[in-house]
Amino acid sequence: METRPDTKERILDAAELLFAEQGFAGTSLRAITTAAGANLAAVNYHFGSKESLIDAVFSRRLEPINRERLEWLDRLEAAGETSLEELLEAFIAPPLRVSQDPVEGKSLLHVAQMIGHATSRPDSRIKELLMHQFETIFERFTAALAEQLPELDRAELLWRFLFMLGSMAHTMAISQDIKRFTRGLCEPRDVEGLIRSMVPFAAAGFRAPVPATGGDVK
Amino acid sequence: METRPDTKERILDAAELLFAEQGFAGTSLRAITTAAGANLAAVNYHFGSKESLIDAVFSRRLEPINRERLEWLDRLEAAGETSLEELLEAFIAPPLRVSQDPVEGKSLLHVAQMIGHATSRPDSRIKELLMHQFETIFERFTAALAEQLPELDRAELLWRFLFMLGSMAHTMAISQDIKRFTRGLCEPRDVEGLIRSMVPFAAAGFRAPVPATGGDVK
DNA sequence: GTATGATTTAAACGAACGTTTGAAATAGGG
DNA sequence: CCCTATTTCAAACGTTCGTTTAAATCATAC
Repeated sequence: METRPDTKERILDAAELLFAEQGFAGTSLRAITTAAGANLAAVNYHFGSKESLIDAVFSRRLEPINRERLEWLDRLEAAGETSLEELLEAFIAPPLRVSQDPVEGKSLLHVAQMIGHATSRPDSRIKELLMHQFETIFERFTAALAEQLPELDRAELLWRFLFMLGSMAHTMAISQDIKRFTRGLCEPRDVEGLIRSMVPFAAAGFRAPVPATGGDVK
Repeated sequence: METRPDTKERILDAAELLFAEQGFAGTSLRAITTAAGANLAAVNYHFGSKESLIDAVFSRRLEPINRERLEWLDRLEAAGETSLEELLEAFIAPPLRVSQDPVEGKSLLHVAQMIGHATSRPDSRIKELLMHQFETIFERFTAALAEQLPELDRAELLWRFLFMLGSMAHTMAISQDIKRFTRGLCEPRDVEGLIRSMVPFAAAGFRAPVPATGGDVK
């Protein structure tokens, strides 16, 4: 009869929201357990430590995201002919779509916000976790992109991949504040609209001609 | 005879480095004053509080950066004919170049890293400061960009501006870790190389055709 | 019903934090 | 040299943090 999620999940939900809003160092276990309606000691009982809780919050979301990315990529490669735009959508869409709450019907972007924050965190532990979760994704997608862009220098492709990651992370992190940022000129957009904007932007960037002046050569 | 900078400046230097490396919440006043060779109370004596110190660290760097951006833009507009690439370089280059230490000859990217971190911080105070410092810049550059891209929907242009900001912030924040991130495939680049890569990428993104499906309309 | 394991609870711990204090040290002008 | 204002210093303040503890409560199977 108890439809309320168990303590462990309520803590994960509350932590995810608060981490997104106030960062990791800025969110205390007391704030999390209070919001979750749980006792302070519950975090250390269920997760062992605050750091392990952070890991758990990320893993819960990143695993499905990255699984969907790989499945999507598998489908594209199995279908044979594909395009740069399709590849980019397979990479960009899952982390944005996952933050749409199908139950409450609202797209709060908590997850995307949290990921956006984390990718530019100085905290080495979180960075390690993200990089580890990212290894396979990185290999598969850069290889697929290289195949679509055979004339593009490999190092240049990786840098452009980083540029795109930045666009994603930053947009996810502050898209909620877009109205204030643009002084009312821009309204927050739904996830699908964001995807439809970001994919062509990134695709054009990847296709840009390599700068004339030599690369890293001294 | 005393060539050593005074306490106030030594604190700003130490804080800037530590903020870049460990974030704001992760850097204690004790760590800063120890690194600066100053007494713990010096921060509160010279700046009033930790938050005011953060403000001071940012203002010291952002003011020259934004001044240079505007002067560059003034020059471009005074010269009459200009290009999208020149506009973007005027916006992208200053924050990257400012982190090159002309004295020690090394490009440590501390400033860029710190700015990169801050732009995606949840901390509202820092966000406010950044936005306030950014108001004029935002107006001038979006207007100039709109003139170069008359066929581009205004809202779409602003979103692409945000995408570019993300590329910059993210790249500045993690470009030091690029080697580990790409598993040795990419070496860290000098500031000029980054600019030569980022400008064409962003320019192509801005010039991308608007997605066929309607924008924000329901 | 009772025994057993899992979970929750209130309370406290030590450590680290930002800040404050009042005295000591320093520097510059008369 | 002395006076004054500025700066530095060691020490302590109160608060908050993550973590731990041991008892209380709950759930489940026998």
